[in-house]
Amino acid sequence: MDKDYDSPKYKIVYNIIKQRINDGHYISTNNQIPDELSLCKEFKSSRMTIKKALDLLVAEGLIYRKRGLGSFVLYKNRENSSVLQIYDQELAGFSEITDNTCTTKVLDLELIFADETLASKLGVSIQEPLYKFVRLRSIDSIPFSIETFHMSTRIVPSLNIDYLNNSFFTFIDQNLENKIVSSQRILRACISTDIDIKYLQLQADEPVLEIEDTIYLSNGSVLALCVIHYVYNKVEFTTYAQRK
Amino acid sequence: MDKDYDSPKYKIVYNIIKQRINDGHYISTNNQIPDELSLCKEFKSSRMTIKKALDLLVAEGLIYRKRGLGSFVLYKNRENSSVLQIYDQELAGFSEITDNTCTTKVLDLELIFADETLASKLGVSIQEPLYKFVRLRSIDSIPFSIETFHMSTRIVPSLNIDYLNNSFFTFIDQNLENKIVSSQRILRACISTDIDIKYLQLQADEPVLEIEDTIYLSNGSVLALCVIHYVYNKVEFTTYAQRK
DNA sequence: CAGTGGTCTAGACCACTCC
DNA sequence: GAGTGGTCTAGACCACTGG
Repeated sequence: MDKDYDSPKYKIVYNIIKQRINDGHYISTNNQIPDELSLCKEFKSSRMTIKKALDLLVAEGLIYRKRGLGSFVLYKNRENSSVLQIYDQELAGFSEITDNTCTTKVLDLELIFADETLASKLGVSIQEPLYKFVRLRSIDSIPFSIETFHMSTRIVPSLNIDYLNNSFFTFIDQNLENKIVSSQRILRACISTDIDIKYLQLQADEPVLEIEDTIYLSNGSVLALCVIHYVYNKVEFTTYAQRK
Repeated sequence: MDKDYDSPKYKIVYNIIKQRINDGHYISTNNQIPDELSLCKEFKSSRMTIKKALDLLVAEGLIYRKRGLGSFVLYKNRENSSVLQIYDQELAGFSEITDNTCTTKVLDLELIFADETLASKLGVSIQEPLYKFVRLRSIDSIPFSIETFHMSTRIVPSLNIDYLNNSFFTFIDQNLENKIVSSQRILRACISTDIDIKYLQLQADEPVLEIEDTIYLSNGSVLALCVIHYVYNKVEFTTYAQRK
């Protein structure tokens, strides 16, 4: 079993400073964060540790740093809160990204044989048995997305429909040796399928945002392939990139 | 002026190992990469440096590492090469992400006053003068995307239309004190506008993939806001996320 | 147990910015 | 020149994996 020893010092420092940023703590200093040596003293740690903490904030786009000058908070605009935000960096399942009432309805659960495409994407053999299941997710009773999963039966020998009614990811995380560690996502805009139109209550000309999610476990294998169709005007996907 | 001293040792090691991965160098060892101490010897460097190099590969999703076991290449499927791939981590302009013949046509260049929304997104005052320009981009003469830029006139006091016909980003990088360092992107699926339909030669029910790009400079200010509408079936946006 | 990666230290030298 | 962040070292201890 992997243990959850998730509090190395640099993460603690990272979380504290992140909290301070969110609290507006550095507005009074013109958005400038204390220099590394000061932070070393405050947190009784070496420069490398402080730097590792701040590097996480840089990667998130919360701060930027400039040699010879200092480190500064980058306050960005968060608008449009009528639309659900999906963040690139969050692997969280659906239920964790909204406070509202979220319901899940399983539309389909069946067994199929892997065709060539699925076998390749899942890293299994052609003809290997797979679960296929489809879930309709709603917020405040308004349909929001349709998720189609494909997963080898080797991962979970017997899949109960009850597990699918709540957070599938929580179920996986609690019941598998290997944990979910990463996810590769491909985003596209798509014309709605008949199923989308029916269950997401769309007009014919209304598109969906498709996210094809390949979910990896800590042993490097693929847990599942998950294709999600979101109602186009109910969701935004946010990401942040830096020059390397 | 920022200097381009872009070859710290960890980046050199990163590039070499990345090349080896792409060359299939580690297939013969069951996808396993040599352990850190071996790499330290090979590259005559400390463990921290090697680790920093490998951490870049982890962040890209090219390898995964497991304590007690080792580091392993994660070979992923790249399919569908008929569709242009946009990678999350690349800040590159359009012309750098395809080998094909790419042309640019400036559809519009005008001066406008910043309204409240634009002022907020660009971090400028309301009523500040802005450039607005629109470019149609094509690959092999087939329309591909429409880009709409908004940028303060303070950034570039006089903007020549000639700069817009080629790589705008190259122009900026070569002529500004501050360089482009990062970009925040919001992705959505959208119903096509009349302009999209006209210039991208779409049918009425064909959507676009919208990317709203806020481009940051090394001094933390916003260079420009760039909204791109891509033909829905000609582009995919790929990203990789890890649990922290 | 030996081998692996994860974290951390206490320094060092360097490049850049501003005065 | 003083202050900042960027890189790098040579070690150290720890947690996890597999035999």
